[in-house]
Amino acid sequence: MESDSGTDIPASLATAWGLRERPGKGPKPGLSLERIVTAAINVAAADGLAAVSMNRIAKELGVSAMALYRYVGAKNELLPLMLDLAIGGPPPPRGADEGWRSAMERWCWSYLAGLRRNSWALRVPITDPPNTPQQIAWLEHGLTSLRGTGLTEHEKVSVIMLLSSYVRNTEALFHGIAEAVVAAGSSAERMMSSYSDVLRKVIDPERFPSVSAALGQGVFDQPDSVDGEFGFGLDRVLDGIDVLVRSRTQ
Amino acid sequence: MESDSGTDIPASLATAWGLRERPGKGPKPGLSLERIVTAAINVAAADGLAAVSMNRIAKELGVSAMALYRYVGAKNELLPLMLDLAIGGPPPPRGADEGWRSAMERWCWSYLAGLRRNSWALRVPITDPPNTPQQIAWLEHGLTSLRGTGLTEHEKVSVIMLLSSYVRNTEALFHGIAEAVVAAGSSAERMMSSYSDVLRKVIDPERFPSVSAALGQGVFDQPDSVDGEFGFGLDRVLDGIDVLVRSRTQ
DNA sequence: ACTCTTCTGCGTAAGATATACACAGTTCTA
DNA sequence: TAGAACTGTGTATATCTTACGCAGAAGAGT
Repeated sequence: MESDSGTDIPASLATAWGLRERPGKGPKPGLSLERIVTAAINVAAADGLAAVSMNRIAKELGVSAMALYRYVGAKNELLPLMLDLAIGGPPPPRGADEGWRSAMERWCWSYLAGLRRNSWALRVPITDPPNTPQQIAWLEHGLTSLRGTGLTEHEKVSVIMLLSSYVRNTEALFHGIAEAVVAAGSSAERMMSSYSDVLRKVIDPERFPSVSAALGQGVFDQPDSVDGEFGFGLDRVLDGIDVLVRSRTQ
Repeated sequence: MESDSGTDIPASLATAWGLRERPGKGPKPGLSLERIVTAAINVAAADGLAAVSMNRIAKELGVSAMALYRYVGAKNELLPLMLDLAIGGPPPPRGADEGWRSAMERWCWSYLAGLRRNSWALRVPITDPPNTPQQIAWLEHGLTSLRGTGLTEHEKVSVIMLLSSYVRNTEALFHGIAEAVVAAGSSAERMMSSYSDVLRKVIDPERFPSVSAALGQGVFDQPDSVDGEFGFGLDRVLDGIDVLVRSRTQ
């Protein structure tokens, strides 16, 4: 049973939203959910997401592992909160007359910057739709930016999901390649990324002529400008949205 | 040290590509990588991705856990191979005169169908760019479908990545919501999904007016037609690609 | 045929993991 | 002042991946 009526909210999520006030009955809490999440983020930043264990977090905080369970129902509840705190909120809105496209473009680049600052975040599996305070803030920012587009609320949400998935997936791909290059020991010296090496070794031009051709053009080698690639794809997506918006505002 | 010269390929990946012939020296292998991966897929399909452990797979095959390590370097190597085998290859190509848009649309729907048949696949974290035989086959199919578009190879790859990330993320989101509804016990009876219930409980209309408005319109309740939503977003993305293609072919 | 090499599968065991449960100490409330 | 509620901790369990070494199987070379 939960305290509130109706649907159960995970305890730590309720805490993140500022509900679930802790009545000052027992001894003063030496910890807080935020300190725990911060410690978890530090571990992830230092040694990767795989190093984030309850024991490790507890060690970081100088407490026992079980102490954490007074604040977190399970380890899985921790991961979304880590994302929430590390990525932070959306950029401040510019004037209300900023066009939707410019606003959403800034939205995407800010999100990208947040992911780059916390590359472990790319490894957090997304299991739930946006839940946490900052995620909702991003959603709010997006919906507001799309105010003048004439899209339905449904469509606005779809557009935001589309963009955020583009940002996340694209960065995940770039990061994966970059990591493979580093892991291969070649610190940007060798032209061939280890990835395209593998492809070259493995791919039969008879069976995969198109991939082979692309490979021959060096497509899978280290991209010249990651930002350029990102912006290019982003423009495509925004173009597609623009087609819809124009059909609604005309 | 590896057998081949140059870059190291993970052992099981090499096996998946048919390299790494096992010289018939020792006793005949009672297992094969494919049987192991199949068993792992069965476990995932039956009890979810979290139930996939080396012990469990071994039990399924009637061998000891350590036997698996003769075929797989580590458990992590198993996950991409599971994806590869379960999702399978792209749909057969239609005539060479099929337009790129129709071809890529089929591509996306086929990929979606593959993900729906294996919803555990949505939980497999993607760490590497496409590696495995079937993934390359999907890439090949996409590149071939985009043959007549006048895009550069670079751009074609970007387009394919964009579409595949759209499909995967969108389905992941839908699946997450659907699962939350099931977990809440309401088997499609209750109109409100447990997700929008949570939002309603948690969101302050002052701080998040746009989200609140969308919420009021029932945007976050169970979507009427998941396929409709999916197709709608897909059309937007394809529209954006179309803008680029037109600018190149004109 | 005999030995050597190489490979298979297995048993054991080490180290880490999440977390249930009971307990002692602390602080507010009645 | 008694009781309730909450805190952090220690212990214990079940489960996980995987390193290591061993016995036996099968081909290679003599």
